[in-house]
Parts: sequence; C-alpha cells; structure tokens
Amino acid sequence: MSADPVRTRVRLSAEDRRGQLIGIGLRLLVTRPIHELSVDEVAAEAGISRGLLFHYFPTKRDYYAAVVRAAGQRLLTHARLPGEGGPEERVRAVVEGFVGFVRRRRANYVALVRAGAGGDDLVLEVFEDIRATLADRVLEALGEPSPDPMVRLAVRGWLAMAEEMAIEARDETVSADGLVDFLVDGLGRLLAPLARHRSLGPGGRPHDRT
Amino acid sequence: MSADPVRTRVRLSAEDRRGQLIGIGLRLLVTRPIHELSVDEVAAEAGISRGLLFHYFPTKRDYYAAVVRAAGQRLLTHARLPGEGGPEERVRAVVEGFVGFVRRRRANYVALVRAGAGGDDLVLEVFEDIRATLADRVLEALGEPSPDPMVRLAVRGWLAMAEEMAIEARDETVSADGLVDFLVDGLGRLLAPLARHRSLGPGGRPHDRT
DNA sequence: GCAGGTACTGAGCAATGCTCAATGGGCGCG
DNA sequence: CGCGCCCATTGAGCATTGCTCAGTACCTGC
Repeated sequence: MSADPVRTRVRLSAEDRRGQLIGIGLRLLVTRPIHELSVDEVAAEAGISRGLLFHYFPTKRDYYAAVVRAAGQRLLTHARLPGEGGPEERVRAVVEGFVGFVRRRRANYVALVRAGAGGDDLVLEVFEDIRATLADRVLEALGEPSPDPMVRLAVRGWLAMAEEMAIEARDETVSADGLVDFLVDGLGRLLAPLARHRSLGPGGRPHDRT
Repeated sequence: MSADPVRTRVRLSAEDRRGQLIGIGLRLLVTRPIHELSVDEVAAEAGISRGLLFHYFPTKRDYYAAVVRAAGQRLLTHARLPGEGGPEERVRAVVEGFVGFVRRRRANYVALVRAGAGGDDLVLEVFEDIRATLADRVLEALGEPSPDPMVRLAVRGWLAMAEEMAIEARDETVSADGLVDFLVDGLGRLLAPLARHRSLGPGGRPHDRT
C-alpha cells in the first residue's frame, strides 16, 4: 500500500465500521476460500489495525460467520417467495431467483458454499439457516407448511441437486430457463410417489394460503 | 512425554511411514475438519518430529490431499458397480453401497465432504475425481457411457441429492432401504423427460416391482 | 567393517490469531 | 468556548503453526 501517504486515521461509527468490514469480507470472499483470509489482510484493506477487527468481532470465526450471513441474505433476497400464485408458479419463482443468482455470481456462491462447508460450526449454523429457509419457502409454495419428514428430506435433497446443477451448468449445456424447467418439473416428479393426494402442476393446489 | 519413557526412535520404510501418517489423518479427520488439523498434532500422534512429515508430504495441502484420496477410495470401494445385471439393479447396487457407507459412517463422510469443500484446490481436485467416478458408474449402469451433457449434469445433481439425503436422513424418518428405493426410483423419474429411447427399469415408469 | 544413502531430528523463521494497556478524537454539557 | 468522558483505535507483544535446513544416526551393500 504505497498509494496512500497520509493515511489519516478515520474514525467511524461502530455500525459503519462493521458494515465496512463485512463488505470487505464479501469482496475478498470471491478471491479465495474464507479461511485463507487473514485478519491482517482485512485490516489492511480497511486501513485499520488488526486489533480493531477484534474489537468488532471477538473471533475470526465470528467475523466469518457475519460475512457468510450477509452473503446468505443476498441470496435469499434473490430467491423470494411470491405472495400469490399457484404452487408451480411460486416454486418456479424461487428456483428462478436461486438459479439466476448462482449462475450470475458463480464465484460468489461457490465461495459461500465452501465457507459453509469449511467446517466451522458457527458458520455451518448460519449456512444451515439459509438452507432451511429455502426449503421452507419451497414447502410453503407447495402448500405444505409442515410436511412429513420424508417430504422435507426430499425437498432438502432436491435443493442440493439444484445447487449442484446451477453451479456446474455451463451455458453451452443448458440455458438458465432450461435448467429451471428441469428442476421445477423434477421436483414434481420426485414428490409424486410421496404425495397421497396432491401433485405439483396445473390443477393441484389443495389448500393454498394467501 | 511422560507416558513413554524410552521413546526409542522407530525407523520405518518410506511406504510404511506414509501409510501410518495417512492412517492417522483418517482417524483424526473424524474429530475435526481437516484444516484444523495441525502438523504438530499429526507428528505427535505418529511419534515423529514435524520435520519428517514434510519429508513425506512437501506441503500440508499435499498431506491433506493424500488423506482425502484415501478416504475417497474407501467410499468408492463400498459403492462398486456390479459387472452384470439390469440397469436398475446395477444402479441400486451403487446407491446401496453409497448410502450404506454414508449412513454407517456419517461422521467420516461429513468430514470428508467438508474437507473437499474446504477450498483447497488440490483437495478439491481429488474430490472432483471421486464424484466423477461415481457419476460414471451410474451412467454406465444406465448404459450411457457417454451421455449428452444434460444427462450427465442431471446425474451429478442427483448424486448431490443422494449425498444430502443420506447425510441428513435419520433412522426414524426413513430406513436405509426406503431411501435407496426413493433414490433409484427418483433417478428414473428425473431422467425420463431427458431420455429419447432409454429408461430405467422395466417400462417408462419405474414402479415397485416386487 | 567401511561407505553411502536416507530416515529422522531439532532449532529457527515468518506469518497468523489474539490480548491488552494506552491514546486520542469527537461530542455533550457547562 | 472549553472541559471531560466515552469509545474507536492503535501497536507492541505472545503462542501457535506451516515450513526450511543443516546435521545425525541407522540400515544396506560391498
């Protein structure tokens, strides 16, 4: 850092500083897996001393967790559950948001996943929240706010599939639309043998709430 | 060092030492995510100096990769593709091996996955090999040694689903057999819209046949 | 029994996560 | 305007960790 000769100490509010640090984390997260991020690096990027980072985040893990949480929020924002519509329509909206986000920002998302799987329990917990939220949205779209465990398990599995395919898909192989079609259709096919009376698709909407 | 007063230096062949170190890695891997394993710890466990570990593995990453490769071999050994049988039968054998392995040794497997996702490119490569091998086996069982990219992508996604479900499934929710049934059946259902002429199991719609 | 190769050691270095006592800048209050 | 307090901020310092290297000791072949 030679470019900033007069590094006047900048004093920020606690809130602003936290935001800045998390922002830096989000940016650097793309570069490398999170556990290879050093405190020195983040501090240098922010133009502060190492010590200060520990003033805001008691531990490196806490910092990581905060960054991952922020990244997860971005994802969830892109995969909103619409308030109305038929089951298939609503599922499609969530899947479109999810797949679109992952494909547009593959690097970000892969980094996020790696962070989640990196083994830190704190981070893992945050990650689990994100997945559970996505599963809930899909289940709610299906009109099954409290499904039997097997259905929930299947949806979780299907989400893992969606994630893997969205990450791995190349444009030459499938268009984003094609992938969304496959996934929405696939969810219906997967759940069919589990469903007693309901199905995904035009017609099957037993009890939709709002 | 109180417990081993006469720590006579044990000199092993290069091969044996490597094996011992990898074995220790496999054992410790269950305890914690791999990147929290310190060289000191492994060396202490093996009763050797830190320096020696670097004699066998030029880098910590190389050591990790070797451990993960060994763990992956174990998995692949449990998910063998039988030489003969119908497509469904052969797929089922692979899935049974896979699900059984993951469920019996959840801790091991989760540790393995975390290691793979831990962000290290070397380890990631090893991990990718394992997944590709599994995908190949399934594809071969289906009689599609060189499928179009979308089918391969779908199988990869389905494998991710299998992994997630096997990890997450609790005995109270589904039996191992139930899960295998769901997965084998699900694969057929997923691939149906992609297949031009081929399908899993007798007839276009897999069904419980017994 | 000598020579050579190599398994092995241990001291030491740089980087990293984390602590803590001290500092100083901004803001409210007189 | 000035004073004092709070808290954002620093920077030195410690333990651990990944890694290097020069040297040692044990086994093998002649």
